[in-house]
Amino acid sequence: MHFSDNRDFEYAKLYLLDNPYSIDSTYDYFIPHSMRGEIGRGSFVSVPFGRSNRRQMALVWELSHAPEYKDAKPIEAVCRDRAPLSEEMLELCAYMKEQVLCTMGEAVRCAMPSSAIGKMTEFYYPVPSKGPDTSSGFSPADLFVYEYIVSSGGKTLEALKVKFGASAAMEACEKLYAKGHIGREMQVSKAASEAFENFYALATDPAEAASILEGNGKIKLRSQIHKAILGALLNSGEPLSSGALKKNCSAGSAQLKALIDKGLIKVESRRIWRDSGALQSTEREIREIKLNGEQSAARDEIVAQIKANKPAATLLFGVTGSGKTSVIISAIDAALAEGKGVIMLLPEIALTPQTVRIFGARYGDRVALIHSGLSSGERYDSYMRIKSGEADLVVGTRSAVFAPVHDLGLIVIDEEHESTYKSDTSPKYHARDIARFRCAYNGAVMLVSSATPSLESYSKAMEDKYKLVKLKERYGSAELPEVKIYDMRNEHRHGNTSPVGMLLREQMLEVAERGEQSVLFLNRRGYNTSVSCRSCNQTLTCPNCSISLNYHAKKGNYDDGFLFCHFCGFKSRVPETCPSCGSEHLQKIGFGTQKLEREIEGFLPDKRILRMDADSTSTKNSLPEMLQKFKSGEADVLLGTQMVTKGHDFPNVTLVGVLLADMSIYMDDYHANERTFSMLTQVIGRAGRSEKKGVAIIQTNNPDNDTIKLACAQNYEAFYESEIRLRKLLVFPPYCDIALINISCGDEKQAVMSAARLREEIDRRLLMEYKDVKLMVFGPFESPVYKAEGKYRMRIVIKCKLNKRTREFFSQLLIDFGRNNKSRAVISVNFNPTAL
DNA sequence: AGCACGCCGACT
DNA sequence: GTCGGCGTGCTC
Repeated sequence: MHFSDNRDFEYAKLYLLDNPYSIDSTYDYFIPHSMRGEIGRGSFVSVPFGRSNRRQMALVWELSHAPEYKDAKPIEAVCRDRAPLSEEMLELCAYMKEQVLCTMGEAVRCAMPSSAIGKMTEFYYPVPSKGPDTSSGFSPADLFVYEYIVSSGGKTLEALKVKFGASAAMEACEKLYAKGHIGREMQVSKAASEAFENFYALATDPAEAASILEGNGKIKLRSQIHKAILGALLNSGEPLSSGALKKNCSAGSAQLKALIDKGLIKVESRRIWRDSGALQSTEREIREIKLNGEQSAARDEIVAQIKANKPAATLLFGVTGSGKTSVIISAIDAALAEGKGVIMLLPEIALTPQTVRIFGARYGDRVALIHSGLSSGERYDSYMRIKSGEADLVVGTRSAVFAPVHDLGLIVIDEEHESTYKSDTSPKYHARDIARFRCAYNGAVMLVSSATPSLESYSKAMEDKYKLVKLKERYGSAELPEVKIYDMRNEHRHGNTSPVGMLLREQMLEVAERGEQSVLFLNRRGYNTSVSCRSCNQTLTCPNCSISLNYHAKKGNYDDGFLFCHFCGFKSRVPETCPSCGSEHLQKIGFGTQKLEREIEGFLPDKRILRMDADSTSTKNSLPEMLQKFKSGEADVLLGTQMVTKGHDFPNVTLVGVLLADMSIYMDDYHANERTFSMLTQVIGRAGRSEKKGVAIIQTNNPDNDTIKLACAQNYEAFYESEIRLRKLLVFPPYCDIALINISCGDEKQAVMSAARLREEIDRRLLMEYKDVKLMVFGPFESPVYKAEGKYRMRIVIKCKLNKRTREFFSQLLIDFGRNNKSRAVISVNFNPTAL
């Protein structure tokens, strides 16, 4: 990339990508003559920074003729192999920095795959010296590290860490470097980038090859594998990859080399596109999409918006089973036909190979996939295919909203209410906000779709900020299931301790009898939810976190299991005696999916049961395999956590059971009703996806709860009306914004003190320089999980209206706290978190 | 966040 | 006398 127009600029203002928030502003650097014309806004460079001039990667923000800072250092190197960031992405990054209070570096790393930026690593090399010995304070381990560096002529710290372990390698290098036995420099580690594969082709003419295969040629081949390779190449008529030859002819590198030596084949290295294979292997199949009247009306409205080339937003609100997906796909078709690029976002859970296959079959090579399962190389390839324009449809999870699609015309956010669209690690952005920015920039349409829209989106539709497109009819002959709310309190009164109530059990037996399938939903993993002591009443908790340990049984043996922390992953054996009082009366209580599985095995002994939760789907592809198994009728009951409720289409399911419908209602969070409603609506929608009439049984201890009743009636509008009134009354989003400040520290006292000091500081500023800012401050409190992964966590909750001024207030707070960080407490701000 | 500079206590 | 603890302050 060249910036010939920029040749006469002597200085650049740039952001350092690894600076902390408190010093994340632009810095002036001198551009050496040799680099002039190669540097422009959006370029990546490396610069010396700080007293020790350690090298850092930086993003050029703007060029200038005169520095504001006197002693500007020179830029060290330009990253010529990395394409500069586009103007759209630069503006998006600045927007993110302001919007979610992240650093420019964090924003930039969202906008391009991290592998494309590369990481700086230390490189250690030997220097002439007599070498260290144990008498000068070096351990034998240090000497090993030294020997290794000398014998290899130099190694990166990463490589040494792999060989000797992180702490040993770092310690040894530190000592060796300090004493001058080794030298140190910074290197940009080789980023994952292009992948190549060897392709083999015939080096002789086909007739010659054919006669050799018949045994009449100049060269005699005795090996069956040699013949197979030659035959395969002759048949295909075009070069074949080493992978393909390996698979089809069991060709090893020795055989291939032998044929090359004989002059029969030749090899070439070709650039290949990695992707998870899900797209390539699919047959092209373009099914015509049939839309009913309501659907085509919806489609027409969206298409009209796309053709208008103006920023717009639409909420596609359709009851479960109304065929939203068909409308979306036909809108995508229309956008692509207009020559525009499209991004389609899905919640993580919906991005199973089935979904991917549908898009692969329909759109073939134009699709690029982006999701968390990609390796960094795959991610880079997807990015490059989009950037080059080869792919103009991106299907992916949250992070795909940053895809550098050309001529962006449409961003679809399917299942818009899902909380996975909000990132809960820094930068804490919401995909919807990024989509809104990009649509505004590109004159594109944002299409959000849901059967249970978020209150924020539906209220925007009510205010005409989003166009509302409704689908009221269920598609085809599908009918809503009959919904029964079942009062579990009676069960307890009758001494039934089973999590499966009498009605549900009865129905399951009936359904099984008829050869139909049932789905059960219970949002708790493991076997028992806790272990408590009958003598002292203590519950066993995780040593790193302040939450109870769950009991997980090993496969097939319910008595052999372990304790497991769902927060940090801590694992231990079940102790014989209570750790606090020594009593032997430990009792496992509460039930999770494992116990439910056993329960059902008890009354449906000859039926096949599939349990689907984070434990049973941890291996790659086990989730889609399980779904496929269930769909094809290889199992009769599917039970599991959240993941059974999402979008899967099981025509033979006629019974759905919700085990603890009221669980989330007790949560101390203003989202609780909304989430309960959406969860119940979705799970009820799993029954009756075909002609067969379905039944849904909702077990609860709160049969009179309005949210549960409205969800059972699938009445979103009524739910919205009552919930939005409540939000207005109590002042919650969308009538205000919530800022959650987290203070976390390994030292409990410091965490508590820092939080208290921060509160005082907030109050002081609200009286002084931020007198005009109106906030309601609550706390500090202990976080719901007070101790997590060894850190104590405090929080301050603030209700406010987010605007430039309030954001500035929080930004300044972060900066000042970061600067005089006497304690080791870390603070972060999360605007409108998905969970309190 | 790093990292250097600087100012006090326990060792050869 | 020195080595090294970590408090303080800066980074173009």
